[in-house]
Amino acid sequence: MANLQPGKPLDMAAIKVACANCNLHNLCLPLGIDTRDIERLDDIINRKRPLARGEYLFQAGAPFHAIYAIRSGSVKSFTATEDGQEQVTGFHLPGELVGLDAISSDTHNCSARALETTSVCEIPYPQLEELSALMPSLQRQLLRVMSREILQDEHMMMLLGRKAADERLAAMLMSMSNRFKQRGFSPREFHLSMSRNDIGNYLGLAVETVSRLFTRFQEDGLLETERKHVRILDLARLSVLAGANRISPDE
Amino acid sequence: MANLQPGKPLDMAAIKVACANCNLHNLCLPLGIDTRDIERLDDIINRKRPLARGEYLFQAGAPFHAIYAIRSGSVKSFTATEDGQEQVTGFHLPGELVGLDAISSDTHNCSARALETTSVCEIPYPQLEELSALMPSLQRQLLRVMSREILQDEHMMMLLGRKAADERLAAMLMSMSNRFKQRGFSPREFHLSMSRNDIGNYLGLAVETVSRLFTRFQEDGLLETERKHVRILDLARLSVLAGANRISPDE
DNA sequence: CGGCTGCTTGATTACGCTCAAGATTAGTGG
DNA sequence: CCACTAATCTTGAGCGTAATCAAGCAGCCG
Repeated sequence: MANLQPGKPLDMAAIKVACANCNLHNLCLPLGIDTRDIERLDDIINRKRPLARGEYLFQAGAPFHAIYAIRSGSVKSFTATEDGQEQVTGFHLPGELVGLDAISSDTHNCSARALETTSVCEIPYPQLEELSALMPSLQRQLLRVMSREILQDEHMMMLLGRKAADERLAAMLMSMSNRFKQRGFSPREFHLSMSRNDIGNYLGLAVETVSRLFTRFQEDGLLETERKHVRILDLARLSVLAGANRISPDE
Repeated sequence: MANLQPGKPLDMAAIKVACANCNLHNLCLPLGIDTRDIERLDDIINRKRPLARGEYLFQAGAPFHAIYAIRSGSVKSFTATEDGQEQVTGFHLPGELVGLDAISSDTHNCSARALETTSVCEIPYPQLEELSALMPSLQRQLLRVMSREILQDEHMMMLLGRKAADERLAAMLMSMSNRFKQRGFSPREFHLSMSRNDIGNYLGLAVETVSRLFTRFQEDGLLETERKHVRILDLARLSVLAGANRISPDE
């Protein structure tokens, strides 16, 4: 909570909050690492100036030298398809790591762009690798984070392969809801920083479909939207819809 | 080549080929690790008796204690959706690792089943973790393998989100072709060990659609099939189709 | 040989895309 | 501060692709 008091003006000193004091340390890489070791991790991390909406964190094709932890704000990552159009591969909230897919190829395969004013921690990869060889707990956590990413991607594959449009949007909203809750925000009311276009792209749907679904969800009393602000009225039903129920109709 | 001579009867001694002599070592975990270190890796690996077609390597829900490298044969991994139906998440060929998504949760989230007679190396995870803390090159390779997995999953997400049915099947066939080629087999002629059902499930398509597509590809002179045997006649055109060309029609 | 499973083919339906237009919001400069 | 433009979002109509439903066919086992 120390580093993000709404009233205060943006203060570069405040931004340089150490991992140990960061309210995200139980989501991010430092999870499960003891206090002394966190300081060593802290030493290799660069806090960068906040990114404005639309700024790139990195671009596809750029040489890979660091992964990034979101500190505040949000980021979308996306690749370009062979024919030039973009494919959104993920939205990232505070505490999440971006750029893990670049490790294998030494080159960024996707681009990452700030969806709003966003601050990040840059973690130089060679040094992270080195440090994790010395700190088993860090190595362990790094592998776990990557494994979780694989798990999430598999989940996403299932969503794209088997689910209907309404189930996809419901699942995406539930994912957001859960992630906001984890971060101490309301799971029922939040701000979606990405455009409808991005949502559609991410979910493999046309923008029009996303728009229609939001209207329908609203008519069904599932939620209320005001532009990018979402208030979920019936979390239980949305959760069921997100699960999978093309056979068993709810009510 | 030493460990898999077709004429010879199955010999348990032959199965115990060390990593150093394994013809897959430049695809698998030992890649980039020097000879002495490979022996240490070798010591923790268990070669298990071959699995018969349909046998489980592990099942979802089981406690996680090892990852597996495919030595010969092939495996499909799959999760169960909330409503009980299965979702194939991948097909794995010799040299590939299975079970990486279980690291984060200490539990297998997906099941893995042999698609044909298959032999695997079991790599106990606690010992792998320990060893990779001592061997930077192993740690490095492990992280790379996981990163590559993430990259592939992203590629798959794009396929499921943006591509038409024919493009999906073409992409899947190209993936198989490339992987067979990497392993020293013909990229134009191979055996698909999985059923049409599994292919459809994996690609997010109905079985009927897969079947129709195989017929159409054959009519178009792209390939020939005889049950599970596939012969690609026009690799170039298949590759283009796999790419993305809903706009620019080829001929 | 009969029963089984997996594959193929056909007919019909429907979900979501495309195209098109209008509405609302945000961004910009006078 | 308001007008103007550009971008984003919403809504509608029609169409196309792939799913579903329904048989028939081929390979494989006891």
